[in-house]
Amino acid sequence: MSAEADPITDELSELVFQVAGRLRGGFNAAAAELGLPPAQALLLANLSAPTPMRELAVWLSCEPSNVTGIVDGLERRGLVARRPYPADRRVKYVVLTEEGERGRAELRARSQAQARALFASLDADKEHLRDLLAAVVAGAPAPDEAQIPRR
Amino acid sequence: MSAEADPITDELSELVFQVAGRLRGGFNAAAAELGLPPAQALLLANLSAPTPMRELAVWLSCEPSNVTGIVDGLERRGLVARRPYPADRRVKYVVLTEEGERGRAELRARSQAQARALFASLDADKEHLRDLLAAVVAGAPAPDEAQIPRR
DNA sequence: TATTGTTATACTCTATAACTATA
DNA sequence: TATAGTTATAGAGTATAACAATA
Repeated sequence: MSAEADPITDELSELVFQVAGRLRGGFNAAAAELGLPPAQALLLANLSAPTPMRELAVWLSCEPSNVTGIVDGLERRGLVARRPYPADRRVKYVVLTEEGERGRAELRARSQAQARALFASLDADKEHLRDLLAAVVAGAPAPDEAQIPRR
Repeated sequence: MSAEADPITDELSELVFQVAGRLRGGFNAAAAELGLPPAQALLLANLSAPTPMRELAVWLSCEPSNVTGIVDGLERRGLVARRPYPADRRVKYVVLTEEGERGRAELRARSQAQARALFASLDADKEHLRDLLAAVVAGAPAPDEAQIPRR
C-alpha cells in the first residue's frame, strides 16, 4: 500500500509535529531567558519533590550517566542540591533549593504563557482536543514506558 | 499567576508531547530499520522533487552548512545525487536516485504504519482531531518566520 | 553478585565563521 | 558586494563501557 493510501494519518502526524515543535520552541525560549540549556530546564520543570538520580533518568528517557552532567549544571547554578539517602548510601536524592523553587515557578509560568497563547484560539474546544489526545495515548500500546509522567 | 491556574493548558502540552514522542519514536525506528540516522531519514522522507540545498535547510530548520553533511550521507548510500543547475552554477539540486525512490517509499510506508496504529483507536474522530490541530496551527502566530522566505 | 552514581569516551546533531565559486 | 555551497570547528545531547562504593 502506498503512502498516499491514508492521507488522514499523514495530516495528523504533520500537525502533531507542528504543534509539538511550537510548544518545544516556546519552552526552550523560556529556558534560554533564564539562562538554562533545554535538558537542564526540562529536569528543573519536572522536579517537584526529592528524587533519586536513577528515577530522573527514567523521566528524561536517557541513560543515568547523562543525568550526572545535567544535575551538575543545575547544582552549579544553585538550583538543586544532592542529598544523601541514609537508608541506602549508594543513592543520592536531588532536591530543589529555594532559588530552584523560584526558578522552576518562573520557568513553568513562562512556558505555560506561551502554551496558553498557542491554544488560545480553541476556546471551549480545548477540552475536546484534550480528550481526543488522551484517547490516542490511552488507545495505543506504549512503545516503551519512559514518558515524563507527573508534575 | 501560578502554574496551576490553567490546568487544561498543562494537560494539552503534556499530551501533545506524548503523542509527538511516540510518532518520532516510530519514525526513528523505521529509519533505523533502513540503516538511516534520523536527520538523513527526515530529509529523504520529505524529498519528493529536485530541490536546492538552500531550500532543504529551510525545510529542516537548520543551517545550510549542516545540509552538506546530511546530503553527503544520503549520497554515500546511493539514495540521492547532486545535480548542477545551469541557470545559476552556484546552485546544486538534490535529486532522488532510483534506489532513493524505493528507500523513500519504504521509509514512508513503515513510519506511516506506526502512525496509523497510534491513531487507530480514534476511528471516525480522526478528522475531528485533525481539524482541532489545524485550528491551533492556523490560529497561533508563527514563532519564527520560517515560512517560504523568498524566491 | 547486583546496583547507584560517576568517569571517560565516542558519535550524532547543530551553530558559527571563514573559504570558494559564482553572480 | 552578495549568494550557494563547503569546510573547519565547537558545543550540546546522548549512548556505551569501566569503575568505586555500597548493598
